[in-house]
Amino acid sequence: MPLRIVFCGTPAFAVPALRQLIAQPDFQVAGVVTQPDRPRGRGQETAESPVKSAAVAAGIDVYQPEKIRSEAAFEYFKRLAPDAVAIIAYGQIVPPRLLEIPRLGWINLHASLLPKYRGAAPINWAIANGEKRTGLTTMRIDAGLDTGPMLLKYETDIAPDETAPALASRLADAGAPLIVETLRKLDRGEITPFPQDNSQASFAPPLKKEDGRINWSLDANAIYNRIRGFNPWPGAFTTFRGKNCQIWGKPLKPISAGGTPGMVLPTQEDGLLVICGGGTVLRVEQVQLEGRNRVTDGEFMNGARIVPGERFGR
RNA sequence: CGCGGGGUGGAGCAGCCUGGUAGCUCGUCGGGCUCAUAACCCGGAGGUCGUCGGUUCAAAUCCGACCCCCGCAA
Repeated sequence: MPLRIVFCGTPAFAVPALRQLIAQPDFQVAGVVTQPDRPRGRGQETAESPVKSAAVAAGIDVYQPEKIRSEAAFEYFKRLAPDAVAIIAYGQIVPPRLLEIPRLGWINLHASLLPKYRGAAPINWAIANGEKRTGLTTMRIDAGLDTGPMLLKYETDIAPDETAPALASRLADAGAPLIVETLRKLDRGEITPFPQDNSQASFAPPLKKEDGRINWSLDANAIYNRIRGFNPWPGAFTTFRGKNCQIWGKPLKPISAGGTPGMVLPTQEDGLLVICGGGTVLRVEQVQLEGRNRVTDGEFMNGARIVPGERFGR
């Protein structure tokens, strides 16, 4: 008798887990719930979620409720009667009465070492804050936001130059077997849920466009962390001659320089060097002006004709 | 019909509003200088100005359509 699963998820991060669950002979994915197709991107064309694409490709029925707290959604879960619901980056808060339906509960794969980085963007904030280590936690959803009792964990180092998409990809791959193992052991009664220590909790709220605006008075390293963590959206942006401007770069090793944060260093032989907080220097490697393609610092300097004392951020 | 910006020698840009000479930085080729050099000096090659059509004596520049790229927004 296979374990009957309903899968809830939306972005690419959830796809490896969905695929892995589908592949297990002792699991049956009875249905997939994901966010409705919505107009997005330039031109506002409606697009389906990566999870939907994966589900359709596997021939599994997809349910896309506008609100999971609706009566219809309640009926859906009642009817499918899953043993467990696997929920990964779904995007909506699940009301308590739905949580009670499956006997093993709603099992969430969260991309942080809970109780750290509860919330929607744990990977991004972990990198942006300069964390050296992170991981995954499986837990049973309760009424709170990522506050449920923990089941299994996976830990990993964050590489010094790792970006959010790279880490997300690694964690998504590592999470697939982890959630399978969690569900299997839970079914066999081999896991004892472990409560989170709320006093140690921190939050990783959804990213906003403004989070990506560069504060040049921050240390170059801090700016670098945000460049990595907020990639690809909202990225790290500033302004240049009144236009929005996305930048990528790395902190320069030891040197320190005086000057106003955001100012371009006069010596341009080593590339585009910008003064940050505390005299630290960021080596800007790529620049993208609005309406323009992304270019290297050399190309940017050739085209922009930067004058001494010119500043980013205005 | 979501809003907006852009497509100009190999690269990145200016020129377009105020039609009429193809500009700048880099690269490239040749020469010079130098112990030497990615440095410096001199000289050269290289462009259907995204595509199609329109207006005009004349279009990179004004008008229309289309293709491609990008920012915002979601």
